Order: sequence, then structure tokens, then C-alpha cells
Amino acid sequence: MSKEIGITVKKNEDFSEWYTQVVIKAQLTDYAPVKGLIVLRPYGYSIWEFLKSSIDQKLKATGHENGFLPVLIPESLLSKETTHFAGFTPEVFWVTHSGDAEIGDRLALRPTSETLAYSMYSKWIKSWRDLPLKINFWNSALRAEIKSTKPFLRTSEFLWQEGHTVHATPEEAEGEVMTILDIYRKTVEEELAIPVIVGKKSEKEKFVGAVYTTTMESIMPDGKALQMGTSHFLGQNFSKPFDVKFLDKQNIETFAWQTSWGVSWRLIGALIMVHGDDKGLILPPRVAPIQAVIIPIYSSQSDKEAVLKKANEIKEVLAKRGFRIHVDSRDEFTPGYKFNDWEMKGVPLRIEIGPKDLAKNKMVLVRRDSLKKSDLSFEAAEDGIAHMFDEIQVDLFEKAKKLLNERTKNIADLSQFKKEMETGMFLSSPWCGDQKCEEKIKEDTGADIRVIPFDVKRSNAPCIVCGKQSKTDAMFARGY
RNA sequence: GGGACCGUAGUCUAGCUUGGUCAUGAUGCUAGCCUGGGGUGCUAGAGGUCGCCGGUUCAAGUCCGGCCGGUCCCA
Repeated sequence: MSKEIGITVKKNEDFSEWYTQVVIKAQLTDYAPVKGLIVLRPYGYSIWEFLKSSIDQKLKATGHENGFLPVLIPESLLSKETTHFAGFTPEVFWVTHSGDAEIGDRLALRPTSETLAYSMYSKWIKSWRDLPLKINFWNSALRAEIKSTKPFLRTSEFLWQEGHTVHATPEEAEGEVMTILDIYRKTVEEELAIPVIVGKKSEKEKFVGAVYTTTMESIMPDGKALQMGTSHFLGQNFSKPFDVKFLDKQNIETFAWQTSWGVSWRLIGALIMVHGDDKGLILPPRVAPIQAVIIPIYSSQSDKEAVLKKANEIKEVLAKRGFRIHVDSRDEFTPGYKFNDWEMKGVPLRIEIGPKDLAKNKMVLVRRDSLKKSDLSFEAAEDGIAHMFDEIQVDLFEKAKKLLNERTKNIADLSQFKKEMETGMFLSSPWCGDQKCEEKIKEDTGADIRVIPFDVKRSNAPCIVCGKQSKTDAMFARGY
């Protein structure tokens, strides 16, 4: 009947439209009245909460604390580090009035908080004893997106965390950069079941103001690469203009070494794109707000009571073990409707309990990812379902890994490069290190250097653009 | 940055070319019944500044302009 309730396009036929429908119809988000802004609905927000708590725990375990920064940054402060300012200024929202009165030093809605944080840090840090200082901020950032906004991937305001740390030595700061990148990688691979490639950004693509930027990248099913998180080594680029210095053990005044890093709700976008199918979302059990939904099936009143009783019993058993279970006892919908509804919302596992099951002392399990059905006795519920969650989590990761592998190739020849890039690929190719070659290939093919992997395998072939001796191989792709 | 398209009840939509009982249908919603292992059926009911502002006209959902919002494609 009314197919409009569900997803009306196929993922591999109209990817963009599919994505838009999934985020809206699965009730993750809705459009706000202002261009480029979205509202997170509870279902979407709870996914963010799982991500947040997973990252937060890891940050705390590695000695970070949370703080809070205000959203307004005076222009005089934002403009202190000039390349940083020049990089961000085109997309800054400005507050120019308070009431009717014009504000002299207009206020930026933070595009990122380096400048504000470091102006504070310079007051707080006096001695080597004050270091390291490792503070993380859960907040939102605002960057005006004039064109082509897309929920979670490109919005004018986004939820994220930004970490800002200060260290006495460059070695320690660089260690921090890697610690964080590893936390990000683990979170994305283990919770979201998305494999990533970690490495460095090129000079052209690094964070404005950083010495270098490390990144994790993955490829989406439409062949576009997505930056999933970055961790920057700032060196003394900010500590000098912001006067973040300390007296070291030898009583010498020294500028500190800094890092900054962040991941945003863009990860939710990746989650949707990588795992979803024609029926809608598919959530990995670790981040699913509802891990299993129980659909009671009955016709007579007496069946109804018995079935619901059993359903709630099973729910209790599983909830005790910490699983997030929902019994869909809505009376106004048929089981078939509910099946489709929860499939669209990506709940990893469906449990059906009806009179036939009560008679046989078992329930029917249906996996969201494979749609495979199996039986499980009520007694075995706890372990059986725990095991199934693990299996789904692993299978989703393996499937995503296969996608990444299929879309990744080593190419040393330019004409072949152009041909492959047309199909949406992640291409590892030799590069001389010259920014001109990087720009040339961007012009010709639309592809950027997404990442120079830490574990890059050197081909030692000539640069794919200019033919000179290559310095490294780099991963090229068109990006989001 | 360049281009194409769209905006009518919660949702999807007819009507726009050729201005005039044209606000259409479905779904959803509410109530009551029926049904229930893959998007059930019946009956009744509520729900609309036709995105906003202005213009043309005796008359604008329909024509014109501006604005707001959204989608897609290319760089």
C-alpha cells in the first residue's frame, strides 16, 4: 500500500535522494526553519549520545577533562593568527548588534575555538608544572554553508567535540596527536563498524594554522571519500600569537607546543551511508538506541495477554544484561507494518513472539543486516542474542571493509587514474610532493589528496602528474 | 563558483500551459468496529493564510517581480 512511508528509491540508483529520505524518514533529523540548519530528533540524538559517551570515556581514561567555552568570539581575537583567520573568515557568522546598538568589535559565532581557548590558556599557564593541559569541549561550531547542505555531512551548525592541549615539548604534543587519532580510529571501527585509513593530510589540505594534520578517511558507497576526524599538531603556531608560554625547569621562558582535534556528527552521516540499504538504516548493535525490537503477534484477546507477558519477560531478562530492548505493543499497527517501520529505523535485531512460538517454547529472530530468520528457545535468549549482536557487529565491519578494499587501488598511470576516478575510487598513486601537481589533478579530475597513509607502500614510480621522482604515494579521491 | 528543478492539509499529490463554483485524490490523524506471522478492511469525522511579500487584473493557487526554504547535477 502506501509506499511513501518507506524509502522510495534504491540506494545504488539515486544515492543522494536515498540518503535524504533515510535521515528524514527514520526520524533522525528534520530541517530547521533556517537554511542549512537541522534539528536532531531523539532517535538521532541518542546515536550521538552513544558516540559521545564512547569517545568521552576514552578521553577521560587518557587524562583529558571537559570544559565549556562560550559561543561568541570577538573579531580582534579570532584574527590574531592570520592564516587561521583567513581560512575561516569566509564562513563565519557575525553578531553585529546587541539590541539596537552596534557592536564595535563584532562577535563571531565560533567556527572553532582555538583562538578563544588559547587566550584563556595563556592566563592559566605559567610554569612547567601547569603542563600538560588537556581539555576537551563538547559543543557546536558554526560555519556558514551557502550551498549544497546535507544533513550531518554539511550543515551550518554541527555538534562536535574539540580538544585543545598544551605540552612542554614537541615530542609530547606529537604523541598526543597520535593518541587521539587512535581513539578516533578505535571508536569508528569498533562502534560504528566502519574501517578507516589513517595518515597525514597534504600541506594544501591541512588545518589552517597547523604544522600538520592527521586524519582518518573512509570511502562511501557512492565512491566519495569522507573525512571522519582530524587531529592536528599546532607546534608553536598559536602559542606565539596567543602568548601561551611557561617557565621551564631551567627557568627559561618557553612557548608551549599545542594540539587540537575533533570529530563531529558527520560520523552519523557515514554510519548511514556505509551500512544502510534499500529498506533504510542499518545500525550496528553497539550504537543502536534500540538493539532489538520485540514484535508481539496475536489475534485473540487471550493470545494477546500470553504473548505480551512473554514479550515483557524476555525484555526484562535482556535488559538486566544491559541490552536496549523495545516491545512494540502498539495495537493500531499490524505486524507487517511494524516490521517495515523498524527496518527503516535500522534496529539490528527483530524478535517475533506469537502463539505458535509460545507453543514451541521459542521465538523467531530476524537480523536487520541479512534479513535471515532463525529460531531461538526462550531459555537460550540471553546468550543467544548477545552472540547474535556480536556477530552482526563483526559482519557489518567486514562488509564495510570489503567495500573499502573494492574501492581502493594502486594506480601509477595518469590516463588509467582518470578512468578509475570516474567510477568513484580511492586511488593510491605516486606523488612528487609538489602542490602544483596536487592542484593540477584536482582541476583535471576533481580528486584531492585525502590522506598519505602512515603505512604507505612506496611504489617509487614517477609522480603521476609531472613524471618526476615521487616522494611518496598518496591516496586520491573525490571528497564530500 | 556554474546549471537544472521544486514549494498546494502531518506526508505525497491533481489543478498552473489557456486567470473565473478547482482547492483534487490518496495516505496519515481522531472515534467505533474488524483484523493481526510482511505496509488489513469498513463507517464517520477533523485537518488548507495554495512558502512569504509586492505587482498586473473586475477577479490570482494559476501571470509577473523580489525574497525565504528545499532537492539534484557539474566544478
